[in-house]
Amino acid sequence: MRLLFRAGTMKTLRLNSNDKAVLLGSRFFETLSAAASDAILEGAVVTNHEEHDILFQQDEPVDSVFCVLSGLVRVYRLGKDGREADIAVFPKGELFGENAMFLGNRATANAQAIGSSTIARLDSRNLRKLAEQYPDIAQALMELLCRHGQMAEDCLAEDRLLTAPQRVASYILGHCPDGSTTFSFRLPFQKNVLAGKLGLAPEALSRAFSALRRSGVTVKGRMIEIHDRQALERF
Amino acid sequence: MRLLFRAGTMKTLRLNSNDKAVLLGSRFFETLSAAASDAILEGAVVTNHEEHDILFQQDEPVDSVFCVLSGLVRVYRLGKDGREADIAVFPKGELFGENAMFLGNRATANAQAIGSSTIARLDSRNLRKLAEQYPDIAQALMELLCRHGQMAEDCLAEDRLLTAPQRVASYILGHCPDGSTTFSFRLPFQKNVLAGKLGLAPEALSRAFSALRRSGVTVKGRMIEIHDRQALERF
DNA sequence: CGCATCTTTGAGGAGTCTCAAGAGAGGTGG
DNA sequence: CCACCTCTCTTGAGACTCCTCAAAGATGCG
Repeated sequence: MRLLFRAGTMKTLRLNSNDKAVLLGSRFFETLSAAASDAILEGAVVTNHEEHDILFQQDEPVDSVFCVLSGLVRVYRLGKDGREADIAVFPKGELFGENAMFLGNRATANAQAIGSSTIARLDSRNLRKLAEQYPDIAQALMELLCRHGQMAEDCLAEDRLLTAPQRVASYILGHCPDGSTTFSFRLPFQKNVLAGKLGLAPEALSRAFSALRRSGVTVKGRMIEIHDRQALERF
Repeated sequence: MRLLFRAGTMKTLRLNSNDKAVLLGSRFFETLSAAASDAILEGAVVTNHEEHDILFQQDEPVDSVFCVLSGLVRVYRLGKDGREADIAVFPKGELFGENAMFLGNRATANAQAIGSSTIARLDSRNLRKLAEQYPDIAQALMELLCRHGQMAEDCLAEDRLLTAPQRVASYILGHCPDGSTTFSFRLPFQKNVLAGKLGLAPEALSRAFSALRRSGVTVKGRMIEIHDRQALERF
């Protein structure tokens, strides 16, 4: 298992047509003109990563914006004692690492592949230049930054206002369509990862699921079933 | 004491020359051309607020970006039980409320004046239009969004990695110039407010100061003295 | 000086973490 | 198809942190 990846260490590839399709289908690109998209993807490269590969590390120089083409990426910070705090988890189709672009090309957190993943890199200097040229690129970047800021604020508020079972209930409700009273879905990752995302120890997540069982939530492996949406909302 | 302010309820004024100076001296405007700044300030208005005035509330429509001209503003979210979680505290010269601009003009949090405050409002539709026209405005907006996102991520990471005394130590160190080993400064607000900003109950902040006393921190009213920077960093 | 507000201190309790061990799931090879 | 192994997840027990409530002590303002 390769624990650390550094620029230059790894084989970089050109985008294939599937990679391009994922990028163009992502939220960031959906509002862009073909010309703008092409200009961004010009010179983009792809790397493949195994589980636990480090994509970048806090305070190191970073000259790309990243996009998950397949797999999953965890962004986190390290405490002095080596403990890790997750900032966000990005699934396929999400851009991340754009902050460094505005902060002297230094990463403010670490990023790690969860499971084997394919990652696209867009040259951030190029992107900045294009943002001056195409207002819709600037607009898309602002919306990206806003969404990511919002995600962090949501997490912060939830951490401060909700208990562990309430945070888990909130996560489940976020995957539940509005109208339905009963619903089921599959977790997109291991419980381990969910625990980190919610700022919990794995044991605490497990106990939270136990507590929610009494409110009509059934958990089997990665399958979650909700039998009574109302009860969950009141939790 | 007026607890709630709503658009239209309050007397709005034009910017006076001092207001303009504060705005132009703020971080947001420092990189802008005079033409761009003038275009933004065209049509800006000012309102005066007493302590605890609400500037906007979650999910309500907001069509301005705000700037603190004097005083202090607290941005927070409400839990179902009425408890409040601070997202950020903005001092004089800081813009806030820019998120609503990218999210359908709906506020994602509440904002409240701490102490009597003067607030400028910049029309957000105007700002958006200008961002398409002036690349440096778009750039400044991106940097603003990035800084605010970063602030939230910093808070989140600190909440998850540090104990109460460690968070207080980190706050103090953030006000301490790099070279010095001994230092003192005055809190820019009541301890109450600091507690909220750090995600602590006021009692917990008090106890954290007690704990830090053993590491060479003296607290008298709002004055903080650090006698041994190293000890604080190790805490 | 007196009152209101802010801050500190104490005691008890809720919530979450850590460590340790047991149960379950998934994969591999016989 | 089963036995075995590994990895993940769950459960239990104890410790620790922080919150809440209550009361006493500062602080500041009129």
